[in-house]
Amino acid sequence: MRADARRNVDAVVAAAKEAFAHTGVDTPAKSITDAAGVGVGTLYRHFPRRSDLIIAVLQQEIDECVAAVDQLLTTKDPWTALTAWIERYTDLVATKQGLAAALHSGDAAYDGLPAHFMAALEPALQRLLDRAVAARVVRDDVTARDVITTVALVSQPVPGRPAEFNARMVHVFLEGMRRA
Amino acid sequence: MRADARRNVDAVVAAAKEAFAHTGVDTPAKSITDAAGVGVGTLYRHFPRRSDLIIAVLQQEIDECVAAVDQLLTTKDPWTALTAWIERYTDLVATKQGLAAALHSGDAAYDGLPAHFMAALEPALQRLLDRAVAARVVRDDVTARDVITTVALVSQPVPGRPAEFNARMVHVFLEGMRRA
DNA sequence: GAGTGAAACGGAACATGTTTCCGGAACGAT
DNA sequence: ATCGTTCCGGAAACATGTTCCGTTTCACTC
Repeated sequence: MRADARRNVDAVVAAAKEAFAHTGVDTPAKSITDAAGVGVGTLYRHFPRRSDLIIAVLQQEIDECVAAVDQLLTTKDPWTALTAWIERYTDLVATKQGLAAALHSGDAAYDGLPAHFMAALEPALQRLLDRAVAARVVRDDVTARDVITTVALVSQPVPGRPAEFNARMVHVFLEGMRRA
Repeated sequence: MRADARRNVDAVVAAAKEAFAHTGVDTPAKSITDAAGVGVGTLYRHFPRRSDLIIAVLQQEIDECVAAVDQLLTTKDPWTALTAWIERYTDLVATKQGLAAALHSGDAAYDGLPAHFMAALEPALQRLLDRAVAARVVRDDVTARDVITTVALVSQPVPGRPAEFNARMVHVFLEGMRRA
């Protein structure tokens, strides 16, 4: 890869990370490229779909989230580990404005985003969930996939309500998974 | 109101109802006005924001949903009444493609839509919820507003997953509200 | 260090959809 | 029938996303 291309990709990802945190994942392409000091063509060549850009921006955070599972498996009981991880996952999804919505939008621009998230996160959660089910603290008719999808839905920011609201509702949902 | 205006409003609402069911609540304005046989200006004059049109289309269904409460209060036990009503509410939100998303989008085009839903539905659910809390079958730290918002979030259609998925997850959430 | 082909760039052009605007037609009270 | 008002239609202005292509820049070779 040519050096100028590398430079531009890095600049775009950096600008996008900034923009996503500030204006959300559907920030207009133009403002990202302006901030990065490149033309729009450059953005679209490297990231044909918006999901490609989102993935590039989030890859590191996703990896960290997956890695956290090992730590939790060895230090916490099944229920605590499960809830702690989901809280972390909630943070990942909820703090990027619009990410939760993008995950379920069906818009072609976000093609591959749900699949990518699922591929990375489902096996991670599966380990925690299997252990909790085996310990009989969680019902067995809810899959890792169900949880990832639903928590992403519930974590969607609601205008006029604080993030604390979403956290509380995620907890209610988790209570619903609990076994008496 | 002039007769031609009345006629046009009715034609637009009818066309919109059709379009919403078929293509979702974000159907392009042009296709609605074409179906109604009017110009786009006419649509925007009567319904400056898309939410105004959605409200006009759904008003009757909302009313019916609210009215259902009386019936449920007298014929079912607190828990069954609550879950039955929420199921009905779920249908309302889930069957209009994009409505759930619109409710939380924050997009100016949908301004007033969440507030309108809340104003109509919150008191209705409140009655069912109060009774369930009084009967000690439901936890007391979740408000009617919490439930309306969260169920709308969970009812959002997810590409690649059947509507049954959303129904199941709504039930898990309801279990989380239940009191041991 | 000049030459050269490939790779990458920028931004204008195009596509799609929303929203505004206004000249003129249609209404209905007089 | 007249006339002031209301309403209409659709063109134009806008906003964004996406593609395309003439030009520039790179890095390898001689």
